[in-house]
Amino acid sequence: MVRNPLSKSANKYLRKFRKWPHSPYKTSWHHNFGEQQAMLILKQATIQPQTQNNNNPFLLSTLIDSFKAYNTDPTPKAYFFLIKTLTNNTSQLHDIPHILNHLEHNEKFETPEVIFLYLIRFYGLSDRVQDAVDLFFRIPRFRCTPTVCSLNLLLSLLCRKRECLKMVPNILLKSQNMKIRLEESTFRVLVEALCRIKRVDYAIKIMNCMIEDGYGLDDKICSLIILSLCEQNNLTSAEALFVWGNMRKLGFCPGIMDCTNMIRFLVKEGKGKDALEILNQLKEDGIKPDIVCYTIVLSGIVKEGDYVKLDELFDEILVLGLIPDVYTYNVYINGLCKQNNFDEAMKIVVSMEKLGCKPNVVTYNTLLGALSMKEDLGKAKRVMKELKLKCVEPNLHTYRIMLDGLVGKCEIGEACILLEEMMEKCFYPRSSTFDSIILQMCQNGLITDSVVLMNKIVAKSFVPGVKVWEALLLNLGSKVTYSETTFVGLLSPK
DNA sequence: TGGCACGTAG
Repeated sequence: MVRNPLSKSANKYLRKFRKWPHSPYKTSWHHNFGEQQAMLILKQATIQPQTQNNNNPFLLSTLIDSFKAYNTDPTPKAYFFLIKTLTNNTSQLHDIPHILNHLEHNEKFETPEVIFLYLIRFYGLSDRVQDAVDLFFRIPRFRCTPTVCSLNLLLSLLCRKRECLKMVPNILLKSQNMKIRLEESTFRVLVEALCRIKRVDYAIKIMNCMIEDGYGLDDKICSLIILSLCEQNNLTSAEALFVWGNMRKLGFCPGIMDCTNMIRFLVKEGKGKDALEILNQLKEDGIKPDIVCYTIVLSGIVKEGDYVKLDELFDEILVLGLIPDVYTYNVYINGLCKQNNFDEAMKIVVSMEKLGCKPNVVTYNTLLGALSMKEDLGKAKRVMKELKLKCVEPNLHTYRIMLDGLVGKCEIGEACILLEEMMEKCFYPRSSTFDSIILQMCQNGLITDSVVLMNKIVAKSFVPGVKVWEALLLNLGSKVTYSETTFVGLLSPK
């Protein structure tokens, strides 16, 4: 339709139909210019020494006056700038209520919610939770309709502190009156808070409420509950599996991390077969488990001593094309060692190297531990040599395993050499091992050497056990071969 | 991406 240019509906703002021309002060360009100039004055005022004017804080007066000077109304942007400036200067914080009062009573515009989000966060993080709550309830008085963003922010701030949690139910109830519609994100905030304070039982109740109220099942909430559940110490594997099963019935599709968390928990609880079941569920859901998942399950199977399953599962890893890492090999080697199949374990070590997976100190500790149990000290010494040849750095466990092996076989001379090496690296033996060393030295008449050793270890702030003192005192009665001062020094360790 | 291995007394 072609509009008659002279009809009443013609656009009277077009220049040719306008009765009177716009005042040059009313153009958009001029308005923007005025606003920019007013903002410039305001910004300059923030870096000037300040004085009070008309009972208003200096910056508020500057804001009002500068916009007035340019015949423009103050903008939300200007107020936001002012509030940000005040929050960045602790000496001006007391001015914020004035600004808010002025904004509430003297302005007409709809205040953007972002200003309240900023201030609520500021109050919450400055331990002024009540101010944050009060401001949240006051938002409608600023001609602003609060959304779930403000509610979620306030809830998350309250949930940071255990003592503020009791305020949450009241806020939720009142937010209904403010016409704020709860969203999945709100429930997530609450579930996160409950999980953080280890009340997973309540978190599960919240999740159930969500579903009853017709909200969709939120995968993130489920994952969080599973993770928190698995971190609990007082939960049985049956209870965890019950929650897991219910979530799956409700339509939760666990991801690889959810399964890994669950598997880790079950293995820790000694439920290797249940862990394997979770792994199989993952496969049935069409997700290929990764090597970490398999490794944890393998370790559970080794714990249960199901070595047939161990071999099956290790083969499955290879069939699936997954590449075992040093963790996987270490678990498998541990399984072989537990079966006393030391030769096969060594073969795996050799093949690891060929496949470019370098055995590490844990690999060697596993072998050494197995040999130590078998009291095969000869082989243990060879493994220790190989470890050093391969430039693998022994750790505390390596030394303790080896030292226990030597002491167990009464090879006290070598034990002392190894102990010296340990002490140089600030590693110390188990108290019982040290007791045995001193006792054996005393039995072999090496009283002076044992005192020297005692001196060295005491100088390193290691406190020997009671048995050691007993042994020394008993031997001192008959064989005093060192000065009294040494003895006194020894009995009063630093 | 992360998450996985040895050991363990008090």
